[in-house]
Amino acid sequence: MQSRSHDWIDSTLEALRTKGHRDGSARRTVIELLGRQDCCVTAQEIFDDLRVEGTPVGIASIYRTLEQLTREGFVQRIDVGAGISRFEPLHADGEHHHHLVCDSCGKVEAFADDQLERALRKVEGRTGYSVAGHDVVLRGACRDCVEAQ
Amino acid sequence: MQSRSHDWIDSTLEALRTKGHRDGSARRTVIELLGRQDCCVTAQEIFDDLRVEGTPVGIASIYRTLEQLTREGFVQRIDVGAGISRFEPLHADGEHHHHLVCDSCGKVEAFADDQLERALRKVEGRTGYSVAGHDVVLRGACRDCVEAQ
DNA sequence: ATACGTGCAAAGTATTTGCAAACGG
DNA sequence: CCGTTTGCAAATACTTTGCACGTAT
Repeated sequence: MQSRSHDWIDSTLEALRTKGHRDGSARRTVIELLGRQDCCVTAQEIFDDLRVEGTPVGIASIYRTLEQLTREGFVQRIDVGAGISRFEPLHADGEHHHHLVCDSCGKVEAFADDQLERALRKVEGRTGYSVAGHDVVLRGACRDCVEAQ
Repeated sequence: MQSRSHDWIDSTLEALRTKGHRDGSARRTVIELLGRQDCCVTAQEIFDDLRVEGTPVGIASIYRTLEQLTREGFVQRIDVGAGISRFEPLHADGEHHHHLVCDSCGKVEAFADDQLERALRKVEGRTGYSVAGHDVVLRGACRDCVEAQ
């Protein structure tokens, strides 16, 4: 979805400007790369990809940008294990997905399910917490790894 | 549940013996502490608790035990963010819970919901993965932190 | 001009690993 | 005994921070 990516990139850049943040090249480059992702990425993947694209950004700026975007609600941090954080854009329309992780090859894929979302919303109302978000991770063996055995 | 804890401790020790592992004091001490937990704990918490109880175990042995128990299916690793892994016993009866995390004070609590489990099982069948397990984390502000604002 | 953003390198955490000594069977 | 388990310390992996310099406004 080309336009959806652009929406997120533009509205994020716009919102930061409105909040009084200056427009530096490192953060803009990271935001533009994030907007093009289909699923979650790690700080290191962002670092490597930008280097390959010829627009390298310091790893510290990547972490700082990710921390800021997460804190201000533009990005979601996702932990699928192994002490590595992953990040993905949080779309304003509330549409989101969850993750399937292959324990064998480490692959991470997205899935979405309305019934699951409904069940989650129902539980959230009964917790006593003011729930801001949720993560679901399904772990197992992907098709390729099952066949390879 | 006293007996449920004992069941897990005994069956885990027994299973390791059967698999030909020797019975060292560090691993046994960690397993006995894990069996007494109501919810997930970190490696550091185990280290500190055992030290207080007067049965200290080296941090390396704690990590090695947790890695082994996770790999062999006796323990589940849980990531609620912040780059710290948490661990809890995996009971044979399949009964399990999920986690509520307070973004403000860091507290972690457990919750369980049958409808959510059913929705998860349904999704799991449609993924193409051979799903071995799942984690659900709800993030937000706990009652205390909401009131404190 | 002035403060915010950036990059480098150093520091800080959490976790893993190498190795010699202790220990179980 | 012999090989596993353990504890310490060193190494590693990821992330954060201090600081000097660049840059947007």
